[in-house]
Amino acid sequence: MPRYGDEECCDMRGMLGFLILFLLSKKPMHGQEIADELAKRRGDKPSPGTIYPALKSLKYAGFLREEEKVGKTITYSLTPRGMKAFHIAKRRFTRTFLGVLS
Amino acid sequence: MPRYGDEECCDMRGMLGFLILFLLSKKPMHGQEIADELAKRRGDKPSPGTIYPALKSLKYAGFLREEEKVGKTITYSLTPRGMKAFHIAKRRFTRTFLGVLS
DNA sequence: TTATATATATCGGATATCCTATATACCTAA
DNA sequence: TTAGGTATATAGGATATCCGATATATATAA
Repeated sequence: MPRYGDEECCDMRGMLGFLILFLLSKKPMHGQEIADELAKRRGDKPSPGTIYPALKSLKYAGFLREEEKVGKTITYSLTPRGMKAFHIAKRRFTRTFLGVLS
Repeated sequence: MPRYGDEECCDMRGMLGFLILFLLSKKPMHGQEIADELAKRRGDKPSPGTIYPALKSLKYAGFLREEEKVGKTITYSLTPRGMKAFHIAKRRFTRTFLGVLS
């Protein structure tokens, strides 16, 4: 039995990959940039142990690539395959949550 | 390593509770009604083993209650606590996914 | 050179989601 | 009263998400 918090109905898991693709669809970013943007949106900053494995999985799937590397800072961008995956996921997202925002 | 499908970036887990609260915030429904509505939205119908444990958890958390029972058909509705949880989650959802739909 | 801050990386594990399979209860029609 | 359809229920387990702790590499400042 999941333990819902006092006023929380869910933890919105499973959306991290989608959000990363969304952010990268707007502009290339590196890991910490993505983590900071997610902190602004969700209210809590994903830890290194969350963000880097997620990036690795998406890269492994061919959805993003390292665009530039300066020191340890790696800038990621979407591949065409990643853009396609994002658009498909976005359609599904839109249909699923139709009416929630309004 | 998660196995992303050929064109799928994520499975959007973790939103089931939120979606159920959303649907019930519009009108009371019973389990199968909720499952059918989710089928229309997501494209696949959640199995009994998915929907009933989810309802049980939300009921256990005090977010919904059995409003009516006719035969085996149980109609659920949100409690005030559930409405509050939904509104909080909705605000967070809106802020998190700002700009995705547009 | 040393110290500090930043960015990336990975392991191990806790937790939640979700499904398959199975069982039960109720209704209606024949 | 028997059969078929519908709705609910739960156990068991596969899988994925996510985080805490820890380690490494680079750049910069003192």
